[in-house]
Amino acid sequence: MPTLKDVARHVGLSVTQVSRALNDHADVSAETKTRVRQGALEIGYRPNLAARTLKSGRSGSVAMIVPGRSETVEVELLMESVMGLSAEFSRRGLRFLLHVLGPGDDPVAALETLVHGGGIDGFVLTDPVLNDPRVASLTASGTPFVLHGRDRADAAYPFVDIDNRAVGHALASTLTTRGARRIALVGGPEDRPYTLFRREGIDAALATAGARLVADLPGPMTEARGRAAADSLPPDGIDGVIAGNMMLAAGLRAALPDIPLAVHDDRLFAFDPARLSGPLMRTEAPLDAAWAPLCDALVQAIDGEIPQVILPFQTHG
Amino acid sequence: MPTLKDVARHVGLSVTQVSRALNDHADVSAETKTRVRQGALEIGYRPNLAARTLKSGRSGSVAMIVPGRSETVEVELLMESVMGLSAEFSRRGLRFLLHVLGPGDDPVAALETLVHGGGIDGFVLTDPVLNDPRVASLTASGTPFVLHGRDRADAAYPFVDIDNRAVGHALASTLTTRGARRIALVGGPEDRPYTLFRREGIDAALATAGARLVADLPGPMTEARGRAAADSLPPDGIDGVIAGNMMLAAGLRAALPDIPLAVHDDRLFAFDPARLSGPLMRTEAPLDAAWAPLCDALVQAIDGEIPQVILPFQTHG
DNA sequence: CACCAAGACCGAAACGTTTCGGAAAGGTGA
DNA sequence: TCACCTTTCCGAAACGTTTCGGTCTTGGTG
Repeated sequence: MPTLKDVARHVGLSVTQVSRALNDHADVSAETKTRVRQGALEIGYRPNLAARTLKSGRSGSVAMIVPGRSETVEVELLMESVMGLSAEFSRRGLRFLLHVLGPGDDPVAALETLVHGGGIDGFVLTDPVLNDPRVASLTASGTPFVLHGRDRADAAYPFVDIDNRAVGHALASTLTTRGARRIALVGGPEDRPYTLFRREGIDAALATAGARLVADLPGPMTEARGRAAADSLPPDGIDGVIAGNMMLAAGLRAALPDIPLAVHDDRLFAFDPARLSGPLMRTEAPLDAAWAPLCDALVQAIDGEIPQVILPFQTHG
Repeated sequence: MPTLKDVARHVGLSVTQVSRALNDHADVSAETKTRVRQGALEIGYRPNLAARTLKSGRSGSVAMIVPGRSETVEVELLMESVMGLSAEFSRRGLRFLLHVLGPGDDPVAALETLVHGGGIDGFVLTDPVLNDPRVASLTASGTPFVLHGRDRADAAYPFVDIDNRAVGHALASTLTTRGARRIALVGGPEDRPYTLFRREGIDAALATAGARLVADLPGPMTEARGRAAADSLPPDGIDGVIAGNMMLAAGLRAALPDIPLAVHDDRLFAFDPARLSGPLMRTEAPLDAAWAPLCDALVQAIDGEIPQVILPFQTHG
């Protein structure tokens, strides 16, 4: 494997000049640059990533840490993001490192090992909890990262997210403008910030309209739970239901054929909204629209910026 | 980010001894070793991978290239392997690089770019086709790799696989020993070596027993296709069916409630065999038993060996 | 003609680790 | 006493790159 030294000998220059030529520095004559590049090509020079990383601190690799299989993890979402992100990073010539945690592993410890080990320029964080410890750790160590979502309302770090407060507001408003006053919410997991933010938007919209939230049932977003939730709703006088995603909505609709349904659609599952009968309003923000912005944001974060991207959502019905 | 030098200063030793202590070399007293390890822990030392790589020539990273989402890809399987392998490599302190191909990308080109760029010690290859071009490329460049499966009968490279010929033989034999003579095969994708190998085993077993294969329907292994295949079987006198996996078997059983079924179970889907009524025999080889052996095999391959692992399967019923 | 800036180049140090070739201290046998 | 181990330690070099600070030309300027 030829090194800079070999190239230098081959073109009759110093290692310094060869390095500077290949990196397109200013104080190398144009003629020398082409000569060096030509020579490097001739002997098949490939820069040694480890040496470059050791010296410069930049490796061209980014990483993501994901939990292993477990009850509480939505594997579909995980895989969708891994595939989407990896593809986008590959397209940009960056290397994508995937670290899957074992059953008892601490995400923060894994993060710190990877950070100090070097060779990783930045991290993609997904699925935050409130005041996420990973955010704290990376912020403390000054490591670039981008978060898919937000772990608090006043985030000061790079993130890509939708406006979940606005989503909640929109969902609640579509129900109240159609006359609903006693509304049930069957939302997502309790400890997720987006559940909280949507709830805030819902509360605001309901207060404005003089409507009431008569039930709030957070939990996992499966069709089965949608059906179960429908059964445990107070039987009297609910005139609108807000669902966290389409799977929940499908379950709810099966049990409550005629009730007005407002639902957020992340398009995670290939689920045709037309399959749902009855009155339906939905906000739509495809999750897979986030991968490219996330990559761009991470690149910017590595360059020292603090990109904060709010992706749009659409309303239907 | 403390370095070896910091640890050395902290415990009052030389960098050399600290390095040797942490790497468990012989000429360090046991007492010193514990003292050093303690000190390293105290100041939060983490080895710098880039430096280690530069010195040793080993990066501690392995890579896997997977196709992106498409019709022909079994996402469940892909996801299962990515998660399983990544977790196993993480456990061994190796870094797992995932490269997801874009729609039109050539796997071999991606492979060669990664190999040429350096910084990757070895590759995991999965889902081979016959005479897989990736195998040819890596063999030609002398890059270590391990294949999950085999791309030909006389493989001379590192692999982890089951004996699919024996699987086919076992499946066919269980049917013939129960008197079946006119047997249909609803197998896996036509271009997959394991489909071919199983077919060979089936043919051998049937020849010995004087039985006949009256239908051979290769194709994707879904429940829907199982049902469809049942309809297109010759209507007269089939007394046994061999299915490529449990999903196919489920589809077949729905259409043919009483026929003896022999099926290979890779446990890819959490599918309880008890759910299938009627006469059922199966060979069982859980796919997720392969991840750890694959990792071990790749490590050995990187060390210059040629591990060839045949994982066992069980027969039930 | 002295001076200086600009252009092109180079030596050497540094990044953090591993490892080679010793060296000091203490024990052993003669 | 001496030579000769063993045990435990250490200095320094090396891996391949980037970059700081310099040197040597050249040509223009007053």
